[in-house]
Amino acid sequence: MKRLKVSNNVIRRLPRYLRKLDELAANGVTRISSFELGQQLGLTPSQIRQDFSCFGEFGQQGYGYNVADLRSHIATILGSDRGFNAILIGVGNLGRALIENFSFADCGFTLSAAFDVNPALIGTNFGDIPVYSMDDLGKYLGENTVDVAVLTVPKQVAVSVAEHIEGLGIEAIWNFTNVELTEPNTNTLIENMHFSDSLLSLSYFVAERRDEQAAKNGKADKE
Amino acid sequence: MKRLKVSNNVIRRLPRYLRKLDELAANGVTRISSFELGQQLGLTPSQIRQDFSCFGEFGQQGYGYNVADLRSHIATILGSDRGFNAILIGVGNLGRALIENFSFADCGFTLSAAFDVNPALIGTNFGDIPVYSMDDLGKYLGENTVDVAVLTVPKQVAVSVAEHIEGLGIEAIWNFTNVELTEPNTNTLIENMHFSDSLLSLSYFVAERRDEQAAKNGKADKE
DNA sequence: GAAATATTGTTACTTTTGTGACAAAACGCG
DNA sequence: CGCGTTTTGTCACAAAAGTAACAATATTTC
Repeated sequence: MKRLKVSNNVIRRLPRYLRKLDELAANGVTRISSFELGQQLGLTPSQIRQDFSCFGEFGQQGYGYNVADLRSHIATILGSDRGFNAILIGVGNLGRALIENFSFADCGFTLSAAFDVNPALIGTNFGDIPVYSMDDLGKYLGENTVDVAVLTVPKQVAVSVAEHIEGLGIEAIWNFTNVELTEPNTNTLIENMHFSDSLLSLSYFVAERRDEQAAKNGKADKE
Repeated sequence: MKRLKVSNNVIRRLPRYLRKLDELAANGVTRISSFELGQQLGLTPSQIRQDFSCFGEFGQQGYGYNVADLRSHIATILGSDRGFNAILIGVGNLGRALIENFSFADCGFTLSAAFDVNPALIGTNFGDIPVYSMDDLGKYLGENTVDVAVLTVPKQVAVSVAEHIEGLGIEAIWNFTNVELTEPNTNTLIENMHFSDSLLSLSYFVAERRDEQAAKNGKADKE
């Protein structure tokens, strides 16, 4: 597959395309043009065609894109068919919510085990996911392939746990802690889910809108 | 405050600055230069100075930035001091995890109530957050100021619930459902926490790295 | 308190990202 | 089965984002 250096922005749009294509397929749509897709996603047809063209030629002139084909191409590009494995570290409320509610399978992942330090949790199961002791993590990694660690430990121990599991050979971390793990020296892949960053951004936009409305009202009052 | 059109990228960096400044303050650091801050965040000093300059002049030549001052400026820019209120809709595992573990206060928000349709939950409390019936949401909004709704309902009902609460006057949604809510026609502010998009991006980068390593090994084998 | 040093805010420039335009090609109607 | 229509992939251009450079100015040292 053609894969020259692809910009981050493009990669971040791929999952959205995938989601939309799933929706279209579920609604029985079998073909779609870049124009129509752009309408539905709020993007220009040009951008959509250019994004896809980073990875190959998936469309047909005069026809558009076959929804199922395109979906499958994008899933392949994203690695959904590689059977990646994940473990989860930190079985608190959020960890449990992820184990029980998040569909790892929909992203092509298998969640195989969870780890915690709390003796009350060790040996129990959530859904069909067993909880093991953190002390057994090294052994587990020796016996199982693990591609990604989902990090849902308390903030206070986030950095030390991250360093620990990096030392054990984990190459990618899906980070749910509110802590910056991106160390300059390591080459572990870090993908952050910073809840607070997201809420603060929203806060900015709400504040901005309120200011705009206030300005408009102030102006109206003076007239 | 100076606030010309500020790019999205800048706004998305602000929460990270805030986080780092909190950390610095906690470690007793009282002043910092754009150079040092850049080092710690993996950004160029230039970019940092330009980001801040969108909102005013917070630094001093020959000295740098006062950590506490800068922190407070950024918090103000993000609206953390406006006392925004939030409610949460959908008290499943994820909703509960947010109620019990996420610090809304750290983002300047007050979470005041949760809503659900499950009779078993209605009337109960999680932490000090009461769970009310969705039927009472309209009444609640009439009696209380609500700036943001946190949407943690099941995927299947996400769109209908979103439309419902928009109809009741909610202007901003923090969307945890795996569904695209950004409708072209509404002007509700939507901030997405798409877990699967994030994991799929990570999946891409893991796949990419594996391919690179495989290519390198393949090359080595042939030599 | 003067000189050397540090560091900002801004301007000009470079690079990256996104858009518009168009030739090439497949579709599908009649 | 040929002709008009549709729609792609790519190329050239425009806009946006990021970087480097520098004059201006405060700080710190001696």
